[in-house]
Amino acid sequence: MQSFKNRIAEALAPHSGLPAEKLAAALETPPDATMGDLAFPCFALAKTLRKAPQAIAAELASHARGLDFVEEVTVAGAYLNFRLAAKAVATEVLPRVRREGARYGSRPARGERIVVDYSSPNIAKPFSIGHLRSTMVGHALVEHLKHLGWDPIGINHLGDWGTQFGMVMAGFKLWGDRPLDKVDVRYLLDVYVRFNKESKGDKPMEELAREWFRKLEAGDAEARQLWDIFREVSLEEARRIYARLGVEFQHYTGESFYNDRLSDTIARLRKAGLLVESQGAQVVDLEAHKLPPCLIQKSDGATLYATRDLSAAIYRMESYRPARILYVVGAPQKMHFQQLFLVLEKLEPAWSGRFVHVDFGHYRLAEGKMATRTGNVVFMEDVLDRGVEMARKIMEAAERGGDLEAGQDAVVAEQVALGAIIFGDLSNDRVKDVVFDWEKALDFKGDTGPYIQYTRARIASILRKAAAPVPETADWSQLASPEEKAAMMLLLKFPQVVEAAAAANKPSFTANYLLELARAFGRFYNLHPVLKSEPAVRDARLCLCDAVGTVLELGLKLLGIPVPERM
RNA sequence: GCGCCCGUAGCUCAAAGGAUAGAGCAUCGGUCUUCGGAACCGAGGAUCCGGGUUCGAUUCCUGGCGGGCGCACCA
Repeated sequence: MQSFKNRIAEALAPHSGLPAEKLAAALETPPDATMGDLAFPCFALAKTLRKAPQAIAAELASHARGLDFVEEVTVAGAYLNFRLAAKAVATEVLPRVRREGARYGSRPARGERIVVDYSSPNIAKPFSIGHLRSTMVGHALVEHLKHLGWDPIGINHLGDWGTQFGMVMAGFKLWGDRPLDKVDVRYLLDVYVRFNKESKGDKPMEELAREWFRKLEAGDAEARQLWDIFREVSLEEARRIYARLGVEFQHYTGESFYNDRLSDTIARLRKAGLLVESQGAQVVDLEAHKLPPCLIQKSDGATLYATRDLSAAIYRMESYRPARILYVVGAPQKMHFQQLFLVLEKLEPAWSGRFVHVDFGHYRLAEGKMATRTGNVVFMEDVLDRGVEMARKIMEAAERGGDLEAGQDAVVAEQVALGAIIFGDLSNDRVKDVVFDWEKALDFKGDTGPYIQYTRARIASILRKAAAPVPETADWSQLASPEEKAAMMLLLKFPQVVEAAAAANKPSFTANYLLELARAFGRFYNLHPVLKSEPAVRDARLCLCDAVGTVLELGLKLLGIPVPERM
């Protein structure tokens, strides 16, 4: 795409009074392919050239007609529209996708790291659907960054410290009726929920929880033992889910990891003259930024969330030397990160601008807010299991007559369920809240992950039936239909979509692009036979199928969605 | 009360400041002698309300209204 844009821009530049780079950037896609494939709006030139934009368009048209890859230049009002020759588009994109394969749209290694802090569940509670967004947005960003030449470091900043552990410990001591080796995370949840219910408004009980947490921080042997076990059983479930989701982390350095660095962090803040005492607590004043102070140390001497996050940020900056740290954490913590980043920048001005809060809206339930405390929560594992069940039913109903390989049903059902769940999550703009709906989360028709997987599987099927390898090249002039060209134009667009998704930290760009591409392919193959066409056409179409299949597969992988060969 | 985010079709969502605001679900109708119907085609149906900036605003600014979230010893 860029090469077409550049060549058009160079042809127009001498007559427009603008440098070619600016012109290339201004080229856009017309709303309807019947108008053309690229458009140049002339409004911006009206001032400098002191002419009506329509007149400018008409004049520029004559200078653009000599380009061999442009089939037609039309003037539509102030727009200059270019219809690209389908053959030129095919020649540009199909060999390239063929050659580059899974590297299509990638960038060479930059030798620079980016830390991505994502998923980071509070453990001692089961993994809920609420953790899905951070997990999958973070994972997709890691994959995007990798594709674009960065060296991402995925860190799971487990919430494995804090008062919620105090509550579970206190509750367990009060009512625990299971031996420690029989404890699992659902059992811990019951304890946690009961403790929350009974301690509400009950000062002595609240104090009991704080007391247990204090013991833990002080290194009390019993507290430590309980914490170890509770942490491990929680992590067990999380690992099971990550394995199913196909998510891996370089590091599982949770909050507890930073315990022995907290005093250093506080000393460092003090040395930098940032700490002041306020109402008995140690804080960094942020009045100048119109923010409440950042609490570093409570009046009883205990540390806080911010202290651990500061320690973590310092540790990461100094041990990984990343260009950036991305925090994929929900929007409700926006202010916390504003405070955190300001404190870090005061501490080390050179770090300024290197911290990014990739915030996202939360899952809500139709019945109201999701909260583990009240038990009003949807568990991730239940969503996955029900998804698999539904995928199975659809597979049975489809009676695809032995197309699936024996014994693959379970694998494919899992892959398709993941396709539905992950895509459903990633296709929405992350900043928006989403109301969790079973039917929507497990939808397999229309704008869904399974639709894209299905399109990809159909392509794989065509290529299998071709019974011979996809030809290296073909007569590209055979790909002349609007449907074929539309698909190729989308293929051409893929690299810039991935770039935009990474730049905005929005995998939803890639997700929505894949829908477009799958739909474009659907139109093509419903109208134009591949295998039954005469050889020259058949070869060219096979190449197109192959290229679309490659890009769909690549895109799904960037989103962390499995790619079944058959379904 | 103050601050941040979000208001697009009946529902769930798209839309790099650009042309006639796109999809899916649902509804109605068609493809049905298929390279796999989890598909394809068609129909109806929408930018919360006022100002402003701009040649041009769903997009940027501003004032309302509605919803969500957050406002120091939780994370």
